[in-house]
Amino acid sequence: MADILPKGYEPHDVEVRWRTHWEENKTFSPSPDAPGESYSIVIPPPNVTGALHMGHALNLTLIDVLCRHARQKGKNVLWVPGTDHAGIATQNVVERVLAKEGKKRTDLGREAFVQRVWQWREEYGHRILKQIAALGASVDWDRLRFTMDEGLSAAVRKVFVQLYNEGLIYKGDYIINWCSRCHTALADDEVEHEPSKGRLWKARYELTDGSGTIVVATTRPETIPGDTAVCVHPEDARYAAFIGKKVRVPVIGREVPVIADAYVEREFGTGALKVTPCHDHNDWLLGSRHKLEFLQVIDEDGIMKTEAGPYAGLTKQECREKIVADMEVAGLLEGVEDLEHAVGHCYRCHTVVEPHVSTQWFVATTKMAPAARAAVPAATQIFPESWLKTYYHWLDNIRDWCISRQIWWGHRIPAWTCQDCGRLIVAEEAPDVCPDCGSSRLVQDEDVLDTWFSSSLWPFSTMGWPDDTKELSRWYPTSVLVTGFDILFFWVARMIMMGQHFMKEMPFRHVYMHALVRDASGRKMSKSTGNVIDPLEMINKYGCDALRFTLTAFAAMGRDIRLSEERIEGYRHFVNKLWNAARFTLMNLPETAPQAVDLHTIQGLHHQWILHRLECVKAEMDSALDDYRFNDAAQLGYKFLWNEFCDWYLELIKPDMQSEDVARRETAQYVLWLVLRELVILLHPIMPFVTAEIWQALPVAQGQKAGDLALEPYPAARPHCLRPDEAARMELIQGVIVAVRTIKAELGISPSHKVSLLLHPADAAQQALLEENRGLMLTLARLESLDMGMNLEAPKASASAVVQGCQIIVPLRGAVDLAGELARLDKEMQKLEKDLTGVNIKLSNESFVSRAPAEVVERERARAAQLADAREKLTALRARFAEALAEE
RNA sequence: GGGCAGUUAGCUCAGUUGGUAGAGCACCGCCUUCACACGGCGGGGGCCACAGGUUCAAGUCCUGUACUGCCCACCA
Repeated sequence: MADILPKGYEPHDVEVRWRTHWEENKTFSPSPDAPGESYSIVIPPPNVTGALHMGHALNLTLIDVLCRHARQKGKNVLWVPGTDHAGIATQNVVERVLAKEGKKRTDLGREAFVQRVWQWREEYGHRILKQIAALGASVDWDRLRFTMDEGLSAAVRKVFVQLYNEGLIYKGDYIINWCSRCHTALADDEVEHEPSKGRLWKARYELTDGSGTIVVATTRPETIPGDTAVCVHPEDARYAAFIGKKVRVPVIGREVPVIADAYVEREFGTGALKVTPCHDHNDWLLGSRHKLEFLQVIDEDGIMKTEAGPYAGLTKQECREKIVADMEVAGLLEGVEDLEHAVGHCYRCHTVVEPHVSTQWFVATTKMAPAARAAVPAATQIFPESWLKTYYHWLDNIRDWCISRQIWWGHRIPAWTCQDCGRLIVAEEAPDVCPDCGSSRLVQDEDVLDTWFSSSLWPFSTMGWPDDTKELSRWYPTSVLVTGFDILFFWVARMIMMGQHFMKEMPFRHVYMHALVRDASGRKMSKSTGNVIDPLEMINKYGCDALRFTLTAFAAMGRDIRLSEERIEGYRHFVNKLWNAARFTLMNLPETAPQAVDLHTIQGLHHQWILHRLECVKAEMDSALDDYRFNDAAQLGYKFLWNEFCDWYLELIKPDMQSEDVARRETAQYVLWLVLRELVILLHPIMPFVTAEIWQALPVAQGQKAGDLALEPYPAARPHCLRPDEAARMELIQGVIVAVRTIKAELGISPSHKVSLLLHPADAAQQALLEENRGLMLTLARLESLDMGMNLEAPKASASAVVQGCQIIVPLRGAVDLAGELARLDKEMQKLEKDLTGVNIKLSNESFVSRAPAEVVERERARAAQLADAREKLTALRARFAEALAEE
């Protein structure tokens, strides 16, 4: 007998051992020269500052399932790991650390601060990597990358310079989103709009010619000093006479024109709009369209500038209060009402974002969008498809991408300005002198690039671009990008643009967008709400495989995941079930692998059945993973292991294992060994640790050593094992067993109490089948005796059932509740009657019989016949039983 | 305002081309059966949100309604 595993699966030691084994053996570091079709995935790089959360856990699990499966299929698999420097997020974290020391970043100065961030990264950057490893991710640690490492930084500079030279990067004064807390510009999609309660003030703008007033509605009175026009709809009769005239800005007194633009919504507010081009995105457009004056009155710290006249020096909030009060005194305030409207917040620190005009760098994504649009789904497919529309919509409405950030942590923009002649130099390396005037007084641009700029190069920069590396030719483009839909725009769309532009090829063939992980009541998990389920804690409590299986089983396409701890606990039971199935197997196998049996000629319905089922599951699981139907794959494994292999097969072979007949025992041992082996391979991508451990314990041929399951190929198909007819016959045996069990349970007979069973088969063929498999029924139904025949003399006082036309008769002896059996039969017959009526209605429907496919009609006819037969037999059995009752 | 999902057993969710409604957990019985009580066996529980339509046949396809959630958006 082989080594016996511990009774309960204890994940921790097993996980540590295998993780170490895989790392030390570089099992997942592929050679570009190795054979096999290329398969590659780049990790969505987590923030260096980050800690692993459930979103990562889901993402990494799914990618790992794909990678391990691809390896099994003989592909040459590269999974590139790495982290993102996460500009604003990381800078904020380190600033908070400094704040605890009572310092600000400006106290340190730029260089010292950046040093400090690097130092911080040295200390804490490993945490997230360890956590990725803890999840069992089969990444190639030799190819670990960081968005700010030397190679990637060089790639960033090269891309920047080339795009600049091609006119796809430009610098200019535009209105952007400004976070006064982070003190930087933000891209459009870094602003989160949230409904907030605000107020709508109505201010009077008097016409300079005294011919009247226009009342204007605003939510931001503090911008009044920056007004350079009032705008109405060109067809609005109320204001037609005012167009072209001038009005006086309240309190300020400055004269501004009344202009007309169809953009104005006549129904909203008063139908008149004040235009502040420097402090509102729409007004910026209006200002450009109508060539208005651009007057900036709020600075980047949220303080009113000198241009704000009497309000200079006040904060935005102070200015708002004062200007409202002043208008009231001046009688220029018409009213105030409450208003619910969307206000933009910084996605990193949640401060209200201020539209702000400043000099920034932009990528002309408006020019790159059409190609990115056209390539999907032609060159790259998105799963689930429903995201396609969203992708198109975003590209169709895209604006140029503001890439400069006024922070210190990140890739510094490779642009220098000559202090003497003003020449702007954009170059990959710092120039020594100005090419125009020869001056060496060159000053580099203070800004750094948006984090997503370097992320957008990730699929090729991690593989060594711009160098012509083996990795690039072997593994670019990548096979699939797996990520949450929340970064479709931030990341996926931009990677597509950059990949197309620089590699002339899409960066991935497929995009699989998975759901967001939410808590049990559907809320987004977040630290502040305190509803976070920590993956590492779950791994500690239930084991990594249980967590991974849970996430895989939940990952149905296009749906959010509501995770609860109970569910993980539930799947821990599944892991344990597998473990114990393996223990049973080991207890019943010899030291070395059992002698092979010819599966073409193998006898024994139960063997034929389980081999048949195994073939089905192999094929189905394979195609489920090919289609990214992760939940189906998990479900298939679950059901096969538990409901077929454990519940039936292991029970069915117990008598074989006790048998004196050596051939019979050895056949069972071989099939058992083979099915468990392959099942363990199938489950390995989802549950790598427990399966690797079991694999290693399974006996192998004399003189051989158990290998590493991670290197084991997917089991080849065995078409000759597909035996649908035998599998169907198995259902009769199972039906008989279940019927006896049900009778026992419902009549209060102890399951372990052995009863006699009489079978009255439907025909001779059935009788032969039953006779052949009497052993199976004897054990699983726990029978004392089993008699069968067409002319059996059954005692009247018997419980009965009908399965596939076979009458099942269990003579009742002793203190059995006879009335209970009558009730049970009645219930059974009621159900039969209901089904039969349903089928008959269908069959008596002329158009069904004539229009439905013949095979469907045939199936219904057969079913009707069977139901009628069962009813007839049960009626007779019930009548006999009633007689017995009466005789009592 | 536009777009996209979801609405199936008490709870969380499956349900691949339309063809007899499923799982896990929870619940109710019975069981110390020699792999597993993280277990076994059996059972109860559903007008598949609502209203129409297509079809011999609809949880599944179409239209509309309601509610929930998400994304996008330049109504101040």
